Amino acid sequence: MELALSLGDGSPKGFPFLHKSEKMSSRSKDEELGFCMGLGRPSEGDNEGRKEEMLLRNINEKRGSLDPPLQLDLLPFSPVPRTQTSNSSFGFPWLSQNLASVAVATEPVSSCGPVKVLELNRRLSRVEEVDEGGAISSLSPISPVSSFHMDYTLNRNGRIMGKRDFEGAIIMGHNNNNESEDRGGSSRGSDDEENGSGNSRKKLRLTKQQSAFLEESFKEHCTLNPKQKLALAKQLNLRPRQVEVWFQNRRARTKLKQTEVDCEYLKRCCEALTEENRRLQKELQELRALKAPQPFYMQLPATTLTMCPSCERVVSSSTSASATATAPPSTTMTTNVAPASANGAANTTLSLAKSNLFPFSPAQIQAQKAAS
DNA sequence: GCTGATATTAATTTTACGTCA
DNA sequence: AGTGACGTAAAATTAATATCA
Repeated sequence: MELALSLGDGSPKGFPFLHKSEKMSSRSKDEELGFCMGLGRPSEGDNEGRKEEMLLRNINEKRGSLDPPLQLDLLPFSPVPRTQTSNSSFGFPWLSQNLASVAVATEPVSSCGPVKVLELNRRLSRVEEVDEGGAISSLSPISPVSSFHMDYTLNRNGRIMGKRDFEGAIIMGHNNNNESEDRGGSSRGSDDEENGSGNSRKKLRLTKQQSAFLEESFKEHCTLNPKQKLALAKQLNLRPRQVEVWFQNRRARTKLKQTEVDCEYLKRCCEALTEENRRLQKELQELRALKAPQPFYMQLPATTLTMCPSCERVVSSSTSASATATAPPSTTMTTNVAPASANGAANTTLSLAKSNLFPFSPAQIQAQKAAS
């Protein structure tokens, strides 16, 4: 899937979040993945993952035990309605503005909160350059570059960061400045670390805005081509490598969640089958109990019971019954009522698609016995 | 306010695979 | 057809950070 990158020339937009219909036909790879996760963006808080999980579990619990496996709806092709309210709560630009204009780094974006923050951060860095990977980096030694300044301004909880946070942000920003370039697009190695100070890696915490933006992008496409990666990195003031890593981790989380859902489903299947097995065993015991003291059945030939799938009526006939010759496909149950023996269970062959529809209740058997 | 346990997640490493010259 | 370089995804892991009791 190739997406054109718009740099303000009016060409197709790099991240057409709102142009889903055009892309639906070209998402064969994503569709083959076959899982989607319903990720409604929470309007507040930062426990998105936990909320997602709880929501999924609640949904699972409400579902029937043998429903098809729940699919996590995470991917762009899923018809997840995006309410205007939730989007507006973050004030994301991609729903109300031409995203291409956001992608143009030099164009100030006037509008709601997060965009202002992004723009402010950009202006705070004294010197900017676009590195090989297209990411904007600052040459200012201690400038609160890019996302780090946003970390300093507003942490994940939305509170103002304290001294410790601020210092951390400065340190991270500093290190980030030193590791000036993405590794030429390669995902191997750790050249960044070599350029940084010391051998301890500093960990960036993405802001809510950045995370939400990446989430939104992930809904559109769970993998990125280089152009998309560069565009995203540019928009978020991150290095392309960081965007790439985020998507890798996001895919891993998605898979993990889907695995959990699948596991839960299989567990329910197992429980249901165990219960069914228990019920059948009990039924079998009841039948044996009825058979044992009554030699009447020993005189009967093997009987073929044909069950009509539509009306679920049972037609009883002898072994060479002709009734089945013209009958439509049906559930056939052959019961060999041979003399009860130690291995009586083996003689009783039940091929029941609907095992709970065993035609004869004990009362019916008693009545038949009395009639004869 | 400090501390330890735990959860989350950014980042790294390794491996494998596909593409291309 | 074989080969090496390159890019990327997946999986496993590490480690920084946040949260909570």
